[in-house]
Amino acid sequence: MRSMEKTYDPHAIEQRWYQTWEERGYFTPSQTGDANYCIMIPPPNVTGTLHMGHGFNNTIMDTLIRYHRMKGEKTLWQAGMDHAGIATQMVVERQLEAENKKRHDLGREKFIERIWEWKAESGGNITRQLRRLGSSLDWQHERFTMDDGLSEAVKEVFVRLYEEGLIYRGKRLVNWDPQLHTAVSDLEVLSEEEYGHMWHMRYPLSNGKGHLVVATTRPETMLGDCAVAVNPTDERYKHMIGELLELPLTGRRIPIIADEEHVDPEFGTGCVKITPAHDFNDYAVWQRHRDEVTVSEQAHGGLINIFTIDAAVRANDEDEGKLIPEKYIGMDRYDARKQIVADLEEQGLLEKIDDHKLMVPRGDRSGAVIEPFLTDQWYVKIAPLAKPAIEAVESGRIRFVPDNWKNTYYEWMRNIQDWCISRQIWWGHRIPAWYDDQGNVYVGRTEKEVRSKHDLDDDYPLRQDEDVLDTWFSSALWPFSTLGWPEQTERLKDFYPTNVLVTGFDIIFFWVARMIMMGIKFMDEVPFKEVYVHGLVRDSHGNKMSKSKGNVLDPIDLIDGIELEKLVEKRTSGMMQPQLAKKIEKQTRKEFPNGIPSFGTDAQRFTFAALAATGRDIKFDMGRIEGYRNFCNKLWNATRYVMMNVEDQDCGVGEAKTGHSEPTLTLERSAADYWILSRLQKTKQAVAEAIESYRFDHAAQAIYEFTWNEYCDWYLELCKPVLNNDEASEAAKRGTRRTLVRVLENLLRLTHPIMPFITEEIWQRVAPIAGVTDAARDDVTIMNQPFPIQRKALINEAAETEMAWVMQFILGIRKIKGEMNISPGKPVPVLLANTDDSDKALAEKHRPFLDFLARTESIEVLSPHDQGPESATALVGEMKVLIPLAGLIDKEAEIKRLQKEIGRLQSDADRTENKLGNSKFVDKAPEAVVQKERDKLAEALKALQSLKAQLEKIQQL
RNA sequence: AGGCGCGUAGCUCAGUUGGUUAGAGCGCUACCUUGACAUGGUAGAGGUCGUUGGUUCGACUCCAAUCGCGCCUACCA
Repeated sequence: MRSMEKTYDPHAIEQRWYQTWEERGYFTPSQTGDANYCIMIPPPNVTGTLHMGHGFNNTIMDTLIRYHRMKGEKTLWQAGMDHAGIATQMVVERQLEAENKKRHDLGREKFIERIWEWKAESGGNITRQLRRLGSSLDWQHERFTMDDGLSEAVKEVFVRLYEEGLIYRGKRLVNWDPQLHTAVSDLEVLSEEEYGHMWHMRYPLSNGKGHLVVATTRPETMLGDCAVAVNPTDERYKHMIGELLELPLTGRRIPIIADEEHVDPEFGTGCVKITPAHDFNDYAVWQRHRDEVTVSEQAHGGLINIFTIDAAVRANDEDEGKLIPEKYIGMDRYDARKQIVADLEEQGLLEKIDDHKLMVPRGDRSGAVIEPFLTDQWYVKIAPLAKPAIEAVESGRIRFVPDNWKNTYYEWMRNIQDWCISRQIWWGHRIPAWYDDQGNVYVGRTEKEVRSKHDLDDDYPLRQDEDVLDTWFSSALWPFSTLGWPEQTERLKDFYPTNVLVTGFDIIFFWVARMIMMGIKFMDEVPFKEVYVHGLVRDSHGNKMSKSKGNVLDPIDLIDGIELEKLVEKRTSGMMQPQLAKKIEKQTRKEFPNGIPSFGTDAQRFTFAALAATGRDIKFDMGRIEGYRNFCNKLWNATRYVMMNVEDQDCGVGEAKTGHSEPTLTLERSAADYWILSRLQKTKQAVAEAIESYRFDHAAQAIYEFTWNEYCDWYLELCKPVLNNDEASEAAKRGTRRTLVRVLENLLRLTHPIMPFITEEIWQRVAPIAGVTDAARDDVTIMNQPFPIQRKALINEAAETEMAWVMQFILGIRKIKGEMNISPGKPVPVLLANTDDSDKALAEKHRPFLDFLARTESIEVLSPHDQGPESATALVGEMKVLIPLAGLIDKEAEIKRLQKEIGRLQSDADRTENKLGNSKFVDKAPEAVVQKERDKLAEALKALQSLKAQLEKIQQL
């Protein structure tokens, strides 16, 4: 066994242990558990890199997984990655761009090959990083949303939904990304407020009697107008309904129609131009009015598309004549806007231009302004799927943690629109639909199946749909597809439904809701019983971390540390807006003048756990991670101390080989031993309860406080007078050694789910000595040891009370020394007044503790009426602990100290007295509360009396 | 516009059925290089719990209003 360095060095141990665990197959579910536990990893993007959100998310999952594995459950954390269609395709397209190529230059097949190459190259990146976090994922069964099995699942689901009429194809207005040339779903559109203008345009009446003014934020779409709508109750316009307008610049005539639903008379001019092919609201208006002759007799029944897939003004088809004015053809939508505005102006048809704030829809990947666009797409009819998914949450079969997220879920699910699932990109699951030359559609798992099912000859021409499915379509199947579905595998039986989904709220709609719908549909059972929704990781100021803000932290950099220059380089390279680089560099140099030190994985994990209060974003504070690195060091050094005292010593644990739980030799336990064992039992319970209820912050806090404030600050110190005392019995030493090492061993198992590495490293040294493993075996791991269970028999209130007395005694003396500027190491004589039998006994019994921890030189019990010489005073219960002033204590300082203490007690006593003097309180409050107040008052008065007497005495000197 | 959440010490945060002097870490002050640990130890300063009302014997906690901040959803052309 290597000796322990004075300072804990995570590097030396983390990667070594992870490798060992993985090699030995510890991450694969064992077959022994009687209960099962499973979490599905939210599959990271295959070309992605780890960010703080992953760090947080995976720390939580790994903590849960390790906890349940230690509880002996058959535990699976399913590993895998997502092909992330659009995102991945964009990355590779950008690479091609650097070679001055487009994907069409390569062709579909070559391009996809290229993506697979890139996946092979970069795909391991994030899994390597996940390993660095200590994630105990079952890598042996890692899945990828584009692997063969999952592709089968996707086809199966598509075909079944189609056959049930829940997938259909239709021409409708969709969110079109003119940069990516694909449709996207509503969720992939982000609207943000931007500054723009409102153009007021005059549309002349055909009867020559003036004009109507329409206000619009998109004047260029007027080329596609099919009507102007007014509110039928609007006195200004109601008499004009049915009349015609001259649509400027086009030579077309359009009607004035009445639409109460859409037109708000109060807004703008009260007249709305209707462009059904380029606006969702207008499309709805058109649907209501399409049968009116004035609308239906327009070109394309009024549904006039004016753009190309690039959102430039399109050319006319042969049979359209001059539907689109020649002048604007080929212009980008924004160029067309300028030209049209200028032309209207010239014709005196532009009334005014106002500044206007509007919501601009942009594609979440490309950032391009989304154009509502008329295309053929595939849809999932969602309402029938949403209904049971809503019920699953209402009935409690799925529980959100924190609970209030269910409201968000309901709100969305109850207003859900059909899901556009086709994408005009190449990277993804190809839609399993084939067309013949007549335009008939055949859906099936394979072309072969389609031919045989529809009795089509082998040479009958069929071509497969060019589109692929929305990435989230395959993600929605993740909880069962990864387990082997549609095959009925053992894994599927064992682990579906899974126990909990751990995720950020940002993908509740994208992913969580869709998994619930698909899970219920195809497995007849919810995909998970609980959804733990955690917050976002933000920077220390509460800002979202983003490349453009230059405030991104990489979890790996916090683990390994990074030099300033490298950090600056990392934050400023490859920027979308290079002009920000200077500012980011400056801010980075200011915040991290010395770069980032290495904190290690465990410290980072503990930080995430400690900050994981439910339903709250976490501001990542460097102070915290530093503090928890120190905590690791504390634990490490506590172990060093324990090892020094127990290695090659008799710890009274010789029963390991027989499995006998009682020591074979006599041993004595001190009050301190009983005390720490009792505290340990309570801590075990607190930690287990905290993890079960997803309060990782409470779990971390309980561990931290026990380790530092109880085990290290008190217990290790209390051991010293026993272990270093030649007069102490061997049985007493044996008892203390046993307690020392066994409490540590328990503590390590308790901490392992949050801090896997340091606990394993230390445990390997400690466990054989604690007698829980055989030192000769090197194939044991803390990972598979039982999670500590509270042993009620070891809860010892008497010992806790006794040790509270000891601690109060010691603290009292330290306080006097501290405030009197007496060196803490200076031995002082102590006198005890107002003692009872218990005090005397305790003072005698614990003399070694008191001498060692309070540095008392002598302790003398005064006779009942002897108040002793002039002294500084501390109270332990009613007993007075006196340190004689002679030569040590400054009289004035002691007077001040006493006055302060008296003041504090007095105000407390006054408050309590008032309370008790209030008859309403005494009458109405529960007896127990009143009694508590009475006791409190009595105690305070006694203490006051005691201190006042003391003060008087000193003042008389 | 609707929904959700947050305002507690200089900073980051706990405070789960209303009931001790409202806690922790970091930071700060003073002292201590004592043989596990200076990534340490001891002692200490620091908060009228956003504001205002109400319920109650009693409110950080419950209710109402209000101010400030954040997020989500839907939007007025």
